[in-house]
Amino acid sequence: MSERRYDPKKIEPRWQAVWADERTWEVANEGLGADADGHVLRVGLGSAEANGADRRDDASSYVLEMLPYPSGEPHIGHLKVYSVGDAIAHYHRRLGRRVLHPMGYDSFGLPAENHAIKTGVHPRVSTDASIASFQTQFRSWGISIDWSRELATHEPSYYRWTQWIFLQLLDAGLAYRKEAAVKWCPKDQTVLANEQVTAEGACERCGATVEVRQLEQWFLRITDYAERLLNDLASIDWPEHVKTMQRNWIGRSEGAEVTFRCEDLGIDYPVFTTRPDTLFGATFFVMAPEHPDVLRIVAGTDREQEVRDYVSRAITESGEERSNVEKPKTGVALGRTVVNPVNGLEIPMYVADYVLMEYGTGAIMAVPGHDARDHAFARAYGLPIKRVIEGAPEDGGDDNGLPYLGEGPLIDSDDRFDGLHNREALAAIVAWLQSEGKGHASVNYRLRDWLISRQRYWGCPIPVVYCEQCGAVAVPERDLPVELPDIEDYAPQGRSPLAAAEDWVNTSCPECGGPARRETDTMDTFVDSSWYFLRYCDAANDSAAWDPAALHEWMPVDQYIGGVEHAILHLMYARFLTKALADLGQLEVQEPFRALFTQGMVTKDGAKMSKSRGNVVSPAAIVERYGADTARCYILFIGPPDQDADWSDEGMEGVHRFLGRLWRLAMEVAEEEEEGDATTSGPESLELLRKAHWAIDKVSGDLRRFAFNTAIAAVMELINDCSRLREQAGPDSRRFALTTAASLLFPFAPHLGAEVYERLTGLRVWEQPWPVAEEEMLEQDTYELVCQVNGKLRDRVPASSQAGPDELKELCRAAPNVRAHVDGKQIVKEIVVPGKLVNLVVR
RNA sequence: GCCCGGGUGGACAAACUGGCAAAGUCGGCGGACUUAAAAUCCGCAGCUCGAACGAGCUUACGGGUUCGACUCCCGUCCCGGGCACCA
Repeated sequence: MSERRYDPKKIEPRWQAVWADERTWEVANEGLGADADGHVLRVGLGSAEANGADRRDDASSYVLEMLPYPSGEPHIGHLKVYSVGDAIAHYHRRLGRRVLHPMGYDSFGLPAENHAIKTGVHPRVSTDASIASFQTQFRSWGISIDWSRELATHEPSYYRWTQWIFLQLLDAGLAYRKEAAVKWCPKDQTVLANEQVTAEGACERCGATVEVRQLEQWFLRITDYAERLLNDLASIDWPEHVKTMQRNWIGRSEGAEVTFRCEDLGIDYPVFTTRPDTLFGATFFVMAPEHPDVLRIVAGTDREQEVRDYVSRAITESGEERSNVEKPKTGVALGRTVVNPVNGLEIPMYVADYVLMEYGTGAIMAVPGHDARDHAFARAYGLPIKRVIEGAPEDGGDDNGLPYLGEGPLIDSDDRFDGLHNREALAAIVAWLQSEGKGHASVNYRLRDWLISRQRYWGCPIPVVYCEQCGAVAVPERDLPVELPDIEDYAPQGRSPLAAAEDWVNTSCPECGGPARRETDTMDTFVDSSWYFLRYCDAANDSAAWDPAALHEWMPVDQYIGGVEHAILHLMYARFLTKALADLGQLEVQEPFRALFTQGMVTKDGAKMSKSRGNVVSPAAIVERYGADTARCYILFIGPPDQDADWSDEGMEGVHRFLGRLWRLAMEVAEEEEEGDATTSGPESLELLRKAHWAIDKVSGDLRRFAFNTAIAAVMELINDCSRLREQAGPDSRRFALTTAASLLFPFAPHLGAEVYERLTGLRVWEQPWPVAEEEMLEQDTYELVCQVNGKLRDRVPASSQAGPDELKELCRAAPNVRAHVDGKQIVKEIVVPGKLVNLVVR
């Protein structure tokens, strides 16, 4: 009788032990099409097409959730992403595919280091402890992971190959060093990527106001790939809004590069403009405060002090102030001029903080007649404003209706171009510039190169040494990994913590053998996580990052799943690295993730869960109390998984009750003697069988579109019918219905699904093919015909599925409540939707 | 300001392709079982009027297209996320 009670504590460990002992979810590489020597496969540089020509058919599938950052214990967001991914993995397996579903940890990073600074505990110790907790919980959730491929990015066996990849990029000219104005967090004493600075100019992590510093840094040339990163979005099955975000981030704009010459200094200054058609309206020239030439231009002149003051003020100004559009335009004249190449006019040079060093060339031609910012600046400094395109005055413009941002014919420009529509003039002017050698058509991107240097301890060491004789020298491959040394003090005191490890830093030059010092910066952890999906394919390989045959077998990832917060950075970096490695002949695909699903956040009481709010729901506590199947089903049932969802304890209890109902009904059937089909032919038996087939059809469709919430609801309906028809339906039909329910629920509640399925059939559900609904069981002989008059529902009558349009019209006209609304009126139109409704239009 | 989402009963939601608005779940109410409670099972339920048959209203708001709109188009408001002087 105790069997009648649903007890996840008994069921779940049993199956977890089976899956662990039998290594159920491990898949071996088959080494299809392996290049026997393990040599690199050369592939062309083709872009979008290349992905179509990749491996295999539907025989295998690579299902991957974004790897977790191991900090403390897993949270509800982890429960959600792995519940989604596991459901997909199980579904693919039961469609007959070999599924790769691995797990790893993005284990380098700031929180562990900050923890170390505070407590002195080595980051490795706290990270390993956290990983152990993730492992335990993932097993207790019953996630179907191939543990043989487990990896952690902080292990030398992994980061050795991160370093190897860096060397490949360095060799190919895709990694380079440059001094650049970088964002500096005075509290963390470290450089921040632009993306780590909030809109208010504060450090994303600690909130301190960000400053600017000049440092020599390593960059990766992601901008070389801007065009392909943009174009290849067309070849992947990603949510449209994620693609849009990526497109906007890349920020392609077409225009021209035009050279303005400073005769005094004999220097040419190129500018990028999207509006070469307005060149004749350029009345001044502005440089960004960070522009390296600004101070040179004024050196030794009477402008020098004023410019110096302005530049240092602008550079140290917080991002918040500087990025405020409402702020009045400020700037300082440089006391020199440049020549406008189209009309020979000498126009004054300024420095102003509204011009950005990171975009274009760090200098602009200013056209106050046709650009709002230039207009505001010209008004503030009394500079001439010239109209060169005719058009109606703009709202909010000055007395002359300027700035005018619309289109129209050119005026006051040049005989050759006046009168041309500005779009034609644009092309004509660019062509002329080109022929004169003063400019050319050009494309500019908002995307910037990827700064990967971090003055941090807990990261992957950059495998480079600096030799007095030879300069920066790559560490030879045979000397990898460059292992992270242990140190005493993790706090970055204006230099990398690694600089303190003197024994480690001092080394010899691999080229000349002379004294050399190691690079003490570590890599951005986004580098670690930009290739882990490749490593999974051949995780145990210790003679190479991977065997190309392994990548051939599994890449690209068929379904990638993760939070939308990674829509830009992580996904862009991973795409970039994939393309770069493909160009280097290391892999065959151009895109790492064929399909992407982004899941929404889980909130509690409408707010993001956080310790400070005290609204954190712990997965471990939930699993302990209700079992993993309840937790997993509830997180999927709560709503569409791509949307944010609010956690409710009561809602979860409802799901738990549902699983208990399924359990009890199944145990009842299991205890019955198996009998013949004497009682299965009754109408209720047939009804239940039909419902089961309906559920198969519904759940299958819902799984294909990630609608786990409605899939689970469909199984609930099936169980409700099992319960309702418990007395009337025959044992065979009930057995079929409950077996089906267990089978359909297995991807969401694997333990319960396996247990019930086994008790009812003696078989292992994951070895059974996904059920297929029988067509004839989905078809109904009759249905309720909806009868509308003027689009309003007036009646419902039973109709035969075979009935033709005329018959249906007749049925509708004859329906009692229809007649009440039609009598005395004229039917002007009859709309028939067979299988659904008839609409009579009356007057 | 720009870009991307979203707004449906008391709550979470469903309606996938323009065809019965509200499946399923929570909460609520009523009943069965019980000495009682819990658990479990059965039933009711958008709002208004009505004893009932039914009628009217209802998917943020205002228009439009259509025989028919939660769904498509135009405009407005509100909420969430991202970006922000990008030349």
